[in-house]
Amino acid sequence: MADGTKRPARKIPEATVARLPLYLRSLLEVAGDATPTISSERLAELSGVNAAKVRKDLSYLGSYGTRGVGYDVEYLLFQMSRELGLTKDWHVVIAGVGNLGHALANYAGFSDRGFPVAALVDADPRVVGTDINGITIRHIDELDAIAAEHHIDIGIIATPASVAQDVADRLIAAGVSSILNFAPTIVTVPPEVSLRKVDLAVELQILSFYQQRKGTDAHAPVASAVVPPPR
Amino acid sequence: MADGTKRPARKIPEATVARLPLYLRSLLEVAGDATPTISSERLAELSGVNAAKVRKDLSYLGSYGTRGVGYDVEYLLFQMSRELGLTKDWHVVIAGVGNLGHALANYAGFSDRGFPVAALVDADPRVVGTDINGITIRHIDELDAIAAEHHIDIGIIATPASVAQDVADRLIAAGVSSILNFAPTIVTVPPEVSLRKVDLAVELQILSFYQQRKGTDAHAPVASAVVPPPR
DNA sequence: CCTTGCTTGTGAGCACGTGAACAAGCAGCG
DNA sequence: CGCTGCTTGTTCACGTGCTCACAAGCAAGG
Repeated sequence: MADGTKRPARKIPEATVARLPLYLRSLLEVAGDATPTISSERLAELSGVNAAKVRKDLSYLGSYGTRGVGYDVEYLLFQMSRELGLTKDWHVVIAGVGNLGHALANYAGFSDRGFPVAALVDADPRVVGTDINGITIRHIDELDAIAAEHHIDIGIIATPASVAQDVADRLIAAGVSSILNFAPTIVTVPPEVSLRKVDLAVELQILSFYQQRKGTDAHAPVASAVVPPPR
Repeated sequence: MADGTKRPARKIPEATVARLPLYLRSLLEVAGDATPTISSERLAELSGVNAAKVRKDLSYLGSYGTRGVGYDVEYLLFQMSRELGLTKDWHVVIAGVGNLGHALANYAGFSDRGFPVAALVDADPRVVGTDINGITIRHIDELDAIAAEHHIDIGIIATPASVAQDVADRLIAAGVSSILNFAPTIVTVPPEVSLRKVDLAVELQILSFYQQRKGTDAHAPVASAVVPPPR
């Protein structure tokens, strides 16, 4: 490993970063195939993106393709995994073991892709002490102790919205600097902490918007039924 | 159009549509408060967005504010709900009752926000016939019959990736034209069908990317001896 | 009725992301 | 050894989204 690889010092656009995992997934699908290379066109097809966009995205990682041939699947997989930081496991703690937290704790896709669940925490004394998938749920007050035992990289918030901010603060206090928030509320974090959010109901509402526009004028809303603006 | 209200014929930017549910959520939080109006600044703060962006977004819906005062919360709530198509319930079918599907079926947030779960389907004969939350799981082959009984607006795919495309095709064949895909794979649909996707592992990988860039050399607390200035 | 203070609505400039088009360059073959 | 076909990497033009800044406009108060 005596520095044969290039320095990835370039700043990669956010939109590109969001697509890298898609490429990775597609590459894994063709990893065992007969042909050891893949063209940008085929990779685009598998990932559901434009071919030009694929080439541009990959060029941010470096010139890893061969003109006239394509990209070597194995080599590209390696480079992309390295860029995404997937050469090591990232330990996850799930806060809140309700319906969603329970499902996430059982979800095999996390460990499979390098994100093993290291700990589960909750505030409800009725679930603290019980096991999920071989992991004992501990009380959220023990977060600092847990962080001292295992190194925790990522915190997942699967609590009710009302306590999401408090849980986020506790996670940060315990040294977690990447958070994925499933609670339907805004959580504010200091700038050095990465935060992403997923709101399931919001996704449905967006679908609802476009669905309504589709079936427009089928039974158009009567304008007179609309309440007048307040004074 | 001779009526008083404006036709919502304007094309609302996609980025704006994605933010409307956030505004809606914030408005619901302040709906009972003493002051019946809200300024763009406060709404921006609650939603985690820029104030100018809020005003521009809301202006796409129409001129529903009063200069010098702000927006009437109730009236804005009504208009936004109408625009998002939330004046009616949207019936949801969940395909795949594994870990995730099970959690989604139990998730109260869907019904609460106008997306009642009308049906559950799965292919595994061991779960078909069992109940979740008062809803009996039926076999996926019965989709057409189910669609004939209840009107199904939105389909949620919570199956393994290997069967996601097949399930999507069946949903579309049964008349569903909005789909939310949780399976970690690309699903292709005809242009008249709306599709959104949520991949939990992808979110973690994006966090992983930024986390790695943060601590370029440091995943060990060696730095604690040096005490790097937190920025 | 006029002035003052405050907040909306919008126009303009800028940054970012996208898509097409094309030159650069490699491999294979005659 | 040169030619041909194919695919990458990059440049350019365009559209979309974001931010700033400010005029327009309403309410309240004298």
